[in-house]
Amino acid sequence: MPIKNTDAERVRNVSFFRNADDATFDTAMNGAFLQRFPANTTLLMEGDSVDFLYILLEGSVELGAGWKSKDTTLAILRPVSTFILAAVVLESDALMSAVTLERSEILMVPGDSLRRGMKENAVFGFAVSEELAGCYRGLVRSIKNHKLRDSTERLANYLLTQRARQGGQDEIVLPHEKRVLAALLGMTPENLSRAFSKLSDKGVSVDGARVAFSNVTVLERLARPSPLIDNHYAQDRNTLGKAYTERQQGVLDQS
Amino acid sequence: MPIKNTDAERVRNVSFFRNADDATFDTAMNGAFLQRFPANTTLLMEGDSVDFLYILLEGSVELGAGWKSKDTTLAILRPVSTFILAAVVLESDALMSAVTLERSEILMVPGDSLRRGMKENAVFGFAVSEELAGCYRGLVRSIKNHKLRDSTERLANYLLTQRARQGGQDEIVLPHEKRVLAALLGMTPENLSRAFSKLSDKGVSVDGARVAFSNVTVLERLARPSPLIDNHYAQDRNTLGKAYTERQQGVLDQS
DNA sequence: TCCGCGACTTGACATTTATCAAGCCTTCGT
DNA sequence: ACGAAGGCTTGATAAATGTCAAGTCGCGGA
Repeated sequence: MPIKNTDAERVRNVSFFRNADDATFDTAMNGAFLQRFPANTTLLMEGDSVDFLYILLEGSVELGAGWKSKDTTLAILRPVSTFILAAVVLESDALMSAVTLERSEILMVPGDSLRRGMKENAVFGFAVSEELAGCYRGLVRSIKNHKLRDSTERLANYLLTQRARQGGQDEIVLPHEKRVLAALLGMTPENLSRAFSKLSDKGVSVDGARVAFSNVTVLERLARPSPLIDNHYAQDRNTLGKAYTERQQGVLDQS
Repeated sequence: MPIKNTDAERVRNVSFFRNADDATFDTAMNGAFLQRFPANTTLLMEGDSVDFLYILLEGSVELGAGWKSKDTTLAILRPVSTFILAAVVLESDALMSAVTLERSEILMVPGDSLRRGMKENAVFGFAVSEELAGCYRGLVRSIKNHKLRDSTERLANYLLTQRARQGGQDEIVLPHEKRVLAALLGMTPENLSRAFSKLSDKGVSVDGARVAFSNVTVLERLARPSPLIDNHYAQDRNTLGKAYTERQQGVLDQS
């Protein structure tokens, strides 16, 4: 399906395309097309060769990986996010699999075109580097989150981050099923349940997808959020996706 | 200290400088200087603003991070590796601290110069993007290693990787103290000792820094090394550092 | 409406990992 | 040579996390 004007507009406002001139935009987007996928569709498996840059415009996508019958979720992306950019730049294979969590709308940009745009226009290339650097830093944060915090601390920080993104009120709505959240936080669903009950001490009460806070101060004392790990103020995107926001919203958090 | 010709030669052969033309090289290296540091010197602490790109020419450097009285090692770098490139591209703060493990020789390139070089020469900028993409993929591998494997499996794979790098013989020498190795593998020194004894079943015997293998097949059956996680064939650099090698030695492992 | 499936929770238990303490051994400096 | 310090190992114990099983709840389809 060809790209409609409204889509082109949306993409232009995004990521490294924002400041590109028209000629570079046309070069980098040459052959790009928009595609819709139903929920639970595998877009890419680990090891697949990567021919397109993916730009998620609607819906959500889980990036994951497996080994020896184990699986883990590395990130959950929300619009607008790019993914597998690194593999595209290196003309390499995917290290992660990508699966839609809901019906999603994805712009697929031929890797050749993107690389040509980068090589022809240094300013555009620099913008892609910024995106890559932001993604890198998102991963560094993710590793720190996992190696330095136990599961309850990760949950507490996740909740505080969500609270900030949802406007700082005393009640939030979890954006994912709890089993998906558990996978994202690197634990089992059973463990997530227990982590939630540990947090009832800290004024956290759960009712389905609704989570209420009665004492944020004491929760923060446990969570100890840090600008060197967490990305408050970022939109509803996690880890890898955050990276992009990190740059875009640099006013608040120049990461 | 100004850059001597021999150093310039060494740097030119490295990383994204390899294919740069002279003018771009001069621009990107403008104001660069070489510095020697003794062992255990803190080059950078988390949160510090980053003014220079670091290029390790001699010695070794540990990248780490801390939170709430805990500390973790994210990578150990060996020559020739760049570090904190992402922070330089984004003109941002360091997310990791950097400490020399031994007496080290480091080339410090002003961030301004590097960024100018990238913005003036698209081909050079693309090479930096490739470096960044490689670093990103190194981190993805690292996360997968930690989330999908237990500590014994991580050790087993580490040993097999070292064996491959050291020529595939039946005996290797550990390149770091065991306590450093434990930190790198994300466990306590006590746990590392126990992991080694678990591997004696699999034909692994340890004598100080020397490790001998009597049955690689059975060790591989436990370790199950994967090109989607491990980077065999890479030089003696871990995670983040590997990323660079990944591209440079792309013939064997185009990752 | 009723049924059944799937998400979620809870408890009992197993496994993995960390912590604390003690002791051995090597290294290095006096 | 001696002694102190640090790296390494081992055992005992505790904490964190995963696994298995059962049971509740709510929602959607027949």
